[in-house]
Amino acid sequence: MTRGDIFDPACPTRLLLDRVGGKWVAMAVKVLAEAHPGELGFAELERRMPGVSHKMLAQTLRTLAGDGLVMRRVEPVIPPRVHYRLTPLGLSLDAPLAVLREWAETHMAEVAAHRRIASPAE
Amino acid sequence: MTRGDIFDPACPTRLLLDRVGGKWVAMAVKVLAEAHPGELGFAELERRMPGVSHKMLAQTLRTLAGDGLVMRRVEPVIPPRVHYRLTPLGLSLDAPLAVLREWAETHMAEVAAHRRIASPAE
DNA sequence: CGGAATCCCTGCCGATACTG
DNA sequence: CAGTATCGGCAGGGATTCCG
Repeated sequence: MTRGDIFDPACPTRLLLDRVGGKWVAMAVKVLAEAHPGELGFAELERRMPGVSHKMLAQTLRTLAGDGLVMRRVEPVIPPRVHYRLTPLGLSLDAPLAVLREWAETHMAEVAAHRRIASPAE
Repeated sequence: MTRGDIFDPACPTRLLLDRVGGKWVAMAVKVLAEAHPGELGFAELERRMPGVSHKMLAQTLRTLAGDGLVMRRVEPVIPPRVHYRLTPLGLSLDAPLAVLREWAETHMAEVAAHRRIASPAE
């Protein structure tokens, strides 16, 4: 099966990129992976992800939890405290993302240089 | 530098995902990588990327060319024929994407299963 | 035939405000 | 403190049309 992947409407890579392409997903996975196997509270995550809005963090975590990539643990206290950690599945996703990070850090300057040549005036 | 990556506004990974996350970028890179070092005409690309619209293919290729990931060769004939091929830079991007594809093909079923459990009713 | 420009719609994401 | 609901701005991307 060489053409059964990206070309299907339900192509796995397409589906993955739709999720990982989200603005905060990659960052959340990285932060949680760095903390692994420890947990991080909501506020702690917010602190470690500068610029994320309250809403988007909650939404991102909810999606990731729904996908089985992160585990949610609720402490039934007042005020409520919720902790997040990567599942094994979520942790396994960090490797491919790390490869992507590595490529980006190595080559994005080159890409930026090309862009500058291609569109000098703007 | 451990925190200098995703957290910067100009974080390379963020920038990369903004591009690769585009609906047709990953597919185009894969198709061109499979054809490498051969070239593909516009029509040929359109054929190999089912579902892509005329406009989005042109736009995707223009962006990739502007980023220095693909090379454009125009045959000055009537009607005009344009051929595309990956640059070495673009070819190097295929490796990280291949890793992502591999992860997706291995684990996306698992992700889908979790989603089904998380939201059985819709 | 390749591609650029236009129109429109949809979904993401941010800000704000409210519940427990 | 954690989470949700609502609103609005904005960009991605699809269909169509016109130019070379």
